[in-house]
Amino acid sequence: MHEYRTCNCNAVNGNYCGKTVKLAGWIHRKRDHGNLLFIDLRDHFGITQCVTDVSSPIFKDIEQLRLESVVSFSGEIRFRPEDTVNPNMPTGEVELVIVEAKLLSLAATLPFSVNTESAYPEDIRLKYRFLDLRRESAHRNIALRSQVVTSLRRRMQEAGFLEVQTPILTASSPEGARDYLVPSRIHPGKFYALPQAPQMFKQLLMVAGFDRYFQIAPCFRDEDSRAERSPGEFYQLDLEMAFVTQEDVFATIEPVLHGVFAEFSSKSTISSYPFQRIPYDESLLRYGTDKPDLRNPLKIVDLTELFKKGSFDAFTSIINNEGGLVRGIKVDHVAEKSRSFFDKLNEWAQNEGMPGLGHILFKNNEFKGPIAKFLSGDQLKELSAITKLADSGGVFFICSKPKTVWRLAGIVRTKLAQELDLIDTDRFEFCWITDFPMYEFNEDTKKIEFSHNPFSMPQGGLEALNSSAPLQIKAYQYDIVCNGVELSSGAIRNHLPEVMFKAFAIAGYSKEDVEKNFAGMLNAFKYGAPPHGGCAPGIDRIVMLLANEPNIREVIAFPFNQQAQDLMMNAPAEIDPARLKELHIKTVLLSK
RNA sequence: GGGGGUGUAGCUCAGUUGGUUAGAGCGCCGGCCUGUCACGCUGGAGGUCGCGGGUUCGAGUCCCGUCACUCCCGCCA
Repeated sequence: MHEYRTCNCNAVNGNYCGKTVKLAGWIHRKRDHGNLLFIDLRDHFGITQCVTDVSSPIFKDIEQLRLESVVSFSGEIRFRPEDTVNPNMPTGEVELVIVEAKLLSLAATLPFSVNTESAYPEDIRLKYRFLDLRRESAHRNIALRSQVVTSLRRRMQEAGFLEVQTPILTASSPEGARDYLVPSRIHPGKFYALPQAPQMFKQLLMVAGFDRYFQIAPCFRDEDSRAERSPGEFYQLDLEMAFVTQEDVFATIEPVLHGVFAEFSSKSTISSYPFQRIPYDESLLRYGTDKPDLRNPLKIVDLTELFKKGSFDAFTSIINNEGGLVRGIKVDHVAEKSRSFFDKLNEWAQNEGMPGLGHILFKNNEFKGPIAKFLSGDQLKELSAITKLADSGGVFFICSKPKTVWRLAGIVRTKLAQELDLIDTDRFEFCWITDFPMYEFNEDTKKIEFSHNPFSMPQGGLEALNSSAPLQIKAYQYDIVCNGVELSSGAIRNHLPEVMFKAFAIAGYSKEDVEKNFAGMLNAFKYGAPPHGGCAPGIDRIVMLLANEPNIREVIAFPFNQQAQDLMMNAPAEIDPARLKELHIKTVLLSK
């Protein structure tokens, strides 16, 4: 007989009846009837009910064991009495009659219960993450993550990608997020940086002729967290391909993502590929964001021309004096709603910094609402035509400056869908956002800056850089979005040194700056670089969507808290001065 | 860096216009219970109401400050 166990806690069934088995695991739950004791024994695989009674010499010992103690039970498997079968558990037909029990590890009183799914404060859960991970949902999420990674890896290999590990200790990059720095012992005063992404290395692999590269890559960024953004470190399915256009990248990655979502999702609909392509400008107009949730059926339309002619001063004055724009959102069946529904929305809009949320309702062939009387019959007819307004529908209006109108329209679109319960949560809706602008104007510094990745190929190449207004230039830069969550950005890269110098020059970098900061890559491009591009879908976000978790930390085994601390390992921590000395470092804290 | 929310027993939470000794469920310690499966019944221990200050005859409750957690904005090429 094996030392600890002969089978797992999910495995026992009718076939085992009459046989002696040994199970090992944690005491998940006890039901003590005084002279009869049930113990649910749990391991990674499942739960088996074990039973003993007062006639057993070890009954008293077992009765004393605290929840979550680790034991090994051996005994005979038998059918439960017919009327006590538990149909809700896979092993519910049988039970183990404990003959021999071995205590492997005693558990102290728990800081929170492991056998329930109630919500506990995150700091306590993270401090005792090893306990938290014993709970069914957390345990299941980590197992799911492993399966997703395995599946992604297999799909990438089948698509001809080669997995390559790139350095973790590398050079700091001047663009982008803040780096995590690591002091060098051998080179006093110098620092390594942890990679924000293996961006340069994967491009160098293309120059090295590896055609298709991927990596389940750890990325490190010293930025503040969000519900969908883990502080510190996260993982990407980093990939890059040689001799490809944007459409080639899309066509390669779509089956991988669709495949993995189809494999692990319980949702009934996953948008089939090719996924919708939505240009960035159109996404801002129609959805009010560059990461639209396409489960939301509402769309935003431009109504500026319509209101320009009207007599509704609240809008026309903003249009004429501030270059304002008007956006409308048509909603079906909203005319039936009560007065308080619209009042509540209006109040919400004011809290969001809008003057209010104007609307026109169309019911029994009549236009109603506070704004309707300011529009002529022709204008109302035009409004109906533009928005395809049907009976008992309505249109909500947003009027603001160009800089803010799209964002406000976006949050109104989301709010309306939430209030009216229009979002079908039983779907995964993918889309590509394409044609991101190459540059944007920074209002604070009054300078032109790269809006996303400075290594993207500008559409139109050198000619566009030389002849077009910078803010008009688009890049071969794209995002993939699922249910309003940005899964990945990506780009066709700029592999031509002269185009790169020009692109950086527009953003205010001299040739010397570029040569100094990106020497490795520039140098490589001088010796024959293939056109190449790729993307890097976030693993954590994919698993988060598949696990239906609203918070990314639920799918990471040992996440930081929001302040980028590991409460279990007590990181970050102060370092012994002797070790700092080795690193030639003395800390002098500057006041915040 | 900024804004919102939360903070009462180990855990989840209730606590009325400011008014006697701050409660419940789970957990913990004990008693009873041989077919439960969130077992049941019963007794007990357990509190600096995040911390500091203020108003008041009196503060868990009101005011100011501060800390922690969380969500959002900035940031995230």
